[in-house]
Amino acid sequence: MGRSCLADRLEHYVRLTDREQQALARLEENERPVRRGAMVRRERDNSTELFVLRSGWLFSSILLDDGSRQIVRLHLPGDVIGLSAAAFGESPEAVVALTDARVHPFDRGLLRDLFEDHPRLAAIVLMLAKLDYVAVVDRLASIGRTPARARVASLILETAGRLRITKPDLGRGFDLPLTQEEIGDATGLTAVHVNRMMRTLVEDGVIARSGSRVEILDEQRLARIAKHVDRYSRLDTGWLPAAR
Amino acid sequence: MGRSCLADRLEHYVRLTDREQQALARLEENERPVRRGAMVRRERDNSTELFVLRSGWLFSSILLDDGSRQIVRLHLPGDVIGLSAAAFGESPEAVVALTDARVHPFDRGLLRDLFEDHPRLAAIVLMLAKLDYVAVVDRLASIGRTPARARVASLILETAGRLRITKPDLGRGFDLPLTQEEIGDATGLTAVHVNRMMRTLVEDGVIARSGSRVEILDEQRLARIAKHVDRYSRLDTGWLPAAR
DNA sequence: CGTCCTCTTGACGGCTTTCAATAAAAGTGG
DNA sequence: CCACTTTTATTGAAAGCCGTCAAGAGGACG
Repeated sequence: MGRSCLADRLEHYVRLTDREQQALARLEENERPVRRGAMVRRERDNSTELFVLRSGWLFSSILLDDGSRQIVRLHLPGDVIGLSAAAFGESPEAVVALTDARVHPFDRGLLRDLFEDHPRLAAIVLMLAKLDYVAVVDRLASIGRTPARARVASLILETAGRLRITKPDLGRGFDLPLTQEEIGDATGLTAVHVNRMMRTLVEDGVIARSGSRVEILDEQRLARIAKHVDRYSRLDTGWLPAAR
Repeated sequence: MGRSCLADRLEHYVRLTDREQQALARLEENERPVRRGAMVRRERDNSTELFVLRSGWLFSSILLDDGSRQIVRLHLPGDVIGLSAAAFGESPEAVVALTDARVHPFDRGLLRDLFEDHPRLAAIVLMLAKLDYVAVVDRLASIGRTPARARVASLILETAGRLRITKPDLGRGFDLPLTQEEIGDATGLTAVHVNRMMRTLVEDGVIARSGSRVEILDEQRLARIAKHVDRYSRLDTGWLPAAR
């Protein structure tokens, strides 16, 4: 599969024309390795490049002046990163690598080309943006309105669900390459309390852990604990423009 | 000004062509009154209509199964509401009227037309979506990483800032048509604690209140308290496709 | 083999919630 | 316009969840 990984992802939703595939392939003509811990983009950075993530995990975060950090979103392979920076001319979020990764950077001029020549792909970009939006909204509800245990459960569940989209054979276990401090930054907790909450989840037999590996033992109960709002986030492609 | 209120808003960012203005006018051919407290859209509602808000305030919210609620976003005149529902074929959020309001409903087929015939307007729609995204991200950081007083301060500051976009002559005072319970649902707090925090803000001379009217007495201090991340969210229109 | 990072656990304190009661305001129907 | 009801605002006291501080253990990496 030397194909575009973005195309691979979009094929889950629509059947792409050859011309559309070619347009997407242009987004991935360049490739850049990124090392674990590297800051791919700083907050307020005025670089307007976008990325397609080919392999590895990144995250977007906001830094507050007192040094605390809010992790907003994890990025998995196939994600398009930096739409906000392209739209604002300045990045509202920092982007950091959780693991070694490879990204395909491309100029926002190519995004414009998509809007001009491929209305259907442009509409799909909007849908991807809205997927991110809904994910952040769910995290907001989790942090704003559920206790610590539910927030941790929710993060595990959401991540497992996203991994399953591309790897349906995931089984119940997966690697979660986040330190407990990072999990805390994503859930609005301290590392210490994340530790305690994960311990209770293990003690209750809901999950198992060894190192960074997480295994979901009782998904139904995990979902109840997380107060998980089950969206079958299937995109509705019924409104899309005709392909070109 | 019988003109499109969406066009009015977009003119702050770009100069619209006649053809673009006509396309936008089509979105506002219908009008519907909404009464205070009315639920314009239920969660999981499979209506895919969109709205332009002409007058009044609405909010989007998520309901959790234990009855608690997270208010995600306030909607002010000129906002486009329901893009997510259009993209997913089902609304991820409930939409409720805070005040009596008027909305312009339109079919998502018109959104498709925008993508096909007006690439620049389509790109602007993406930018508007990203504006919402960044607003929710900021709220996320506020709720996840700041104490109660900062969250309340942040909500007041953000709302004042948004109102000033359309009414630069706002002065320091404005009407905030939210109950303290609703402020709590927006900031992840209880109504009781919202009350206490607002009282400290009043006692410290940062704001004044009477009824639902809020007056900002010391904006700099309010911003410090809120740990406000100052984004001059000017949109960068440099990448947009040519107008048609 | 030493250093640094991460994980783990306990004790304590503080911020926020919960519970409760009253006052004030807004909405309703006569 | 006035009683009546319902909603909203306000305040105190007590309890609980989570953060802070501290110390030690285990691992990764040079």
